[in-house]
Amino acid sequence: MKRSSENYFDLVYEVVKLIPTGRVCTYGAIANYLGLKSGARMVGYAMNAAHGLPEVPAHRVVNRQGVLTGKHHFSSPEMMQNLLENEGVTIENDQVLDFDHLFWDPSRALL
DNA sequence: GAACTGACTCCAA
DNA sequence: TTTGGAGCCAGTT
Repeated sequence: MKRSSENYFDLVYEVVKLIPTGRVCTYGAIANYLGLKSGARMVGYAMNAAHGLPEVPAHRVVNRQGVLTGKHHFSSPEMMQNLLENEGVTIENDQVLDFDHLFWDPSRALL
């Protein structure tokens, strides 16, 4: 973990930290922006290792379907939903409503 | 020191 | 149309 200057995890953290409040992003979008070969896999692993990083809003990262797959990894399963709703994102049945409208693409935002 | 697990997505049948 | 399998890196045991 010492030479983490070039690992993909840090890159994922940087992108996730850039997600604006009230917006959500997908694993695939981040992977695509970073040009990861493994695709979304790497992003999911990065999120798993993101524990302890307050600047990494993992609750804003959802799967391709807009479902809160990683909610169970938070302090509480409902904590992720609560955080999103607190930012103005409506969640129903563990799924983001208007996901297409709230979707934030790094490639498009940084364009 | 080595092996297994883990928060996904895409392609093919 | 739906279902199944493959690919990758880092952290933990």
